[in-house]
Amino acid sequence: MLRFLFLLIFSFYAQAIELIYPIILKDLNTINIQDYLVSEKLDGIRAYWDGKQLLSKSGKNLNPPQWFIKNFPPFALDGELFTKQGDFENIVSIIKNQQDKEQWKNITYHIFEVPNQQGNLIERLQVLENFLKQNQNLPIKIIPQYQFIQLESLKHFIKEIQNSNGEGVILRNKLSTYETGRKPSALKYKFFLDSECEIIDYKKGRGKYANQVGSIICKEGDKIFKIGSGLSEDFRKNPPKIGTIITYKFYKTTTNNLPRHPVFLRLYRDF
DNA sequence: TTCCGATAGTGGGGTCGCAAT
DNA sequence: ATTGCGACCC
DNA sequence: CACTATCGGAA
Repeated sequence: MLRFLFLLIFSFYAQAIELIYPIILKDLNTINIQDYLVSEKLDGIRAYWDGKQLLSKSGKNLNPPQWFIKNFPPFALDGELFTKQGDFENIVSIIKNQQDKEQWKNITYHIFEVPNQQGNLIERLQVLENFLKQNQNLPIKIIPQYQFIQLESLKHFIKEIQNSNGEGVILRNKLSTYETGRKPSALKYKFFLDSECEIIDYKKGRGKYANQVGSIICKEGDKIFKIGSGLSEDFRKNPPKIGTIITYKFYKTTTNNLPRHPVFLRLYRDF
């Protein structure tokens, strides 16, 4: 009975999963690309199949409809719930909506890792490929992994993904096993753009930034949005005056045409 | 000595669900 | 019916 | 998600 209560409590307070988090790669020239396999980074929702449940990064049950996970493998999978490029907000809506689960028919579970298996990445993915041959018509796909010998070929591949409205690429260590490769085995390379906006106000910060700048309220044309990342401690204490033009970067635009993941870069200089 | 990796603590847009209005 | 907020996703 | 600021150990 005590054991039952113990399990009940711990199933209620879900814990974060031990996942491989890709490290941001800023410069392709700093690595040996022959050590890696490259794949498109799909902009969906990370999902970990533990053999019984589909869990989010923070360990929450994503509550897929029963038919979606029917005949899923008894072993673990790691991947992305995804529909198509540029559809992120709709994907979140589908997964979070607890009433209408029918839209899950548009979701595919794109796998980039098969945890707890022996061998290198290709060998681990092969385990799933063998399973899928015996169990067809599942909403599971293996994300293609490509090898590049020449940097120029990789850059061309990245350019194609960028042109097709992709989010970026992931580079995974070709040789490392699942256990030994947990540390720096995955790199991410994402696309972003620069632009300028006018500081029209500041929002106060919280915690250690109380009574300092929490974020910049910025205006660009008729768009107004906030920038709270990329600010130094000095900037937060001594911000420039209202009306200053700044340069910021962002990774995509939302359906409201606002910047996603906006980051302050520098004061604008009009040379 | 310098540099890398991990951690703590800030911040964004957008969605859902629920309480308050 | 609308608004605001926390807790998630990224 | 992106980032800044720290810190300790690796390089």
